[in-house]
Amino acid sequence: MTDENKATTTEEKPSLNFIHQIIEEELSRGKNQGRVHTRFPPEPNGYLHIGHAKSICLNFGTAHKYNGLANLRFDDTNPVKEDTEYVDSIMEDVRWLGFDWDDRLYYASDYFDQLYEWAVKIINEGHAYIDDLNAEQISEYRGTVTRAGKESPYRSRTVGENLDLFTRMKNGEFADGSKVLRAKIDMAHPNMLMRDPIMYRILHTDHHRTGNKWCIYPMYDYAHGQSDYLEGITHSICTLEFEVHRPLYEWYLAQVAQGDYRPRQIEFARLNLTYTVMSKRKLLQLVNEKVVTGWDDPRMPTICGLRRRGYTPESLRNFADVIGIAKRDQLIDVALLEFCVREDLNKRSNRVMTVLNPVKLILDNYPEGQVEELEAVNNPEDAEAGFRKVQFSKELYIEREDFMENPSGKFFRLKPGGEVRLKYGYIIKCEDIVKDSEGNITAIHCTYQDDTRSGMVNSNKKVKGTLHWVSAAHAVPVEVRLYDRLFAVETPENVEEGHDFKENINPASLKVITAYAEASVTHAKAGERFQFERLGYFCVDADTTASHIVFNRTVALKDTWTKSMQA
RNA sequence: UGUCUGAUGGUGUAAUUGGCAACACGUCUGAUUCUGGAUCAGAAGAGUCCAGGUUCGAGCCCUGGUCGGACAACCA
Repeated sequence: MTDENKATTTEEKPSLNFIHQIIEEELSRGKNQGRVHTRFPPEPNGYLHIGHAKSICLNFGTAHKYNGLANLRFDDTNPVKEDTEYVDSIMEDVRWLGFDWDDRLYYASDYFDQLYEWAVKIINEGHAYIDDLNAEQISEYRGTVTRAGKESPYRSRTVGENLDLFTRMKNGEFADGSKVLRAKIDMAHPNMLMRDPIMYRILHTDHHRTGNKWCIYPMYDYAHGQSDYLEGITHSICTLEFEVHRPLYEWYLAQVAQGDYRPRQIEFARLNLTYTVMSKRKLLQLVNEKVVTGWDDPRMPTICGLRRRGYTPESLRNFADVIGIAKRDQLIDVALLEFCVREDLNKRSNRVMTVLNPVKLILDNYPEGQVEELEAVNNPEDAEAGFRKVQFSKELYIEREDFMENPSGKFFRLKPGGEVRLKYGYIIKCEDIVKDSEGNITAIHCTYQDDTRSGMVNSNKKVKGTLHWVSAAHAVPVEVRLYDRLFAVETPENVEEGHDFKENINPASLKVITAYAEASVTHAKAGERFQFERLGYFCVDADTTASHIVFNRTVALKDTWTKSMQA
């Protein structure tokens, strides 16, 4: 921003979210020498979803805003759940969203040696011990939220004994689950997480990066804060459910940190969206049970799903910006997400005419065999987008819903005796309709006025409606996948006892049809986005082949007409 | 019967740190339009969870409640 601009916008208040307020307050005190360093720390055990997008935008966006850095760090401390497949998809998604970690790609597993050393140090200082209790007993000894726990009989082992046992744990002498390393804090602590939390467990499982080097793996709480510390993270931003973990985060840091520097954990509310589910477990269930076709099914709230659906990174970033950051539980109306894509796509996508549900329309007075090439505007919102030709002829298809035999009220599309404009073409008048034996309309006969074509003298004539259309002989059949919300209710996870969230699936979340598109789409490439005039935004799916084009509906156009009809 | 935490129009976020609640989406009008889209103009909608208190003045401060969320994986 130039100084001039600054002068004219002094009226605008900064309006910072609470995290940025904290940062600015710290910056003004000179904390961390003015350094801001964040990180996005996914566990590579699933695909990223739009909730992660919020976090990615926050972390990378915050670093950018304060001239700082943001790391990408895989929190890979549990080899039984993690896989490189997820590592790859996560990197792809973060990049696609428009963020870059430069050379700062890290893995918690990079720190396993350091973490082990620190564990030894903590044992040496008498703050950790090896426990032989099994999982069930540990849970029992931990007490409940309202009742204090009791100490393990192994809690008083000597430092030497603990050291010896820990070494042997590392060396693989013990079976999975037979021993754990626990921090010695306080079994009566009001915060359950402080009741001697487990630091290391035995897992004879190969790790996607360290192979079989380790058979003991650190737990999240122990690994996370130390990783932040090692990377020089200043602000460790995470979601609200980790609020209770903060004392432990700080306790571990206190065991190893030297000097003044400490990363600071700050929690914000995770994103919830209406008409979808966001939990990794439920998303995985939808994939495994084949409710959807995969993680990138366009109905999924995953980043790859939204990408395939036709969402743009810009629209997702803008969405993240608009929903804000706060600490109270957030349930965002999916309509806001839809608004964000439409807003972006309206400006950038070329228009094309496609008829989804065709009915034949015959121009009785149009010369047999004549074909006109009409000039069509590619994008009225973008003068640079140019023009294209669309073929016009005697026999056309229009949308079945654009004709009504006995319209009521303010229907201003085609009706018997009525006039409408065919976009870029002529004004036509409905003369007759043909029906089959069951009463279905099979053809609509019209006449056209030859001096009303767009640009001609009489083209200014007022008609109430303009319809999109396609020349029957020139149109290309295309597969169109009409996607709708995956769930039929706002909060699908709210189910009565004994019921499953999948009962709330929207049975009409996908409708596959064959539509007729204007010939100009013939060479459309996968990923290309269009607006089908008067219908919505569509993008070319990856399933497209040279002879078979597949479109996904990203989102329908705002439709005040059918909305008013439904009311 | 614990600890942590939150509460502002239908939804989400803000309020220059105590000065009579703003912005976006949604909703509703009207204008305009060769997309019932877009655009433009306007409107309705909260008196800030409740009750006290401090103050000339409270969404912001204090006290006490109420309601919601998170936490009892060898998950993250």
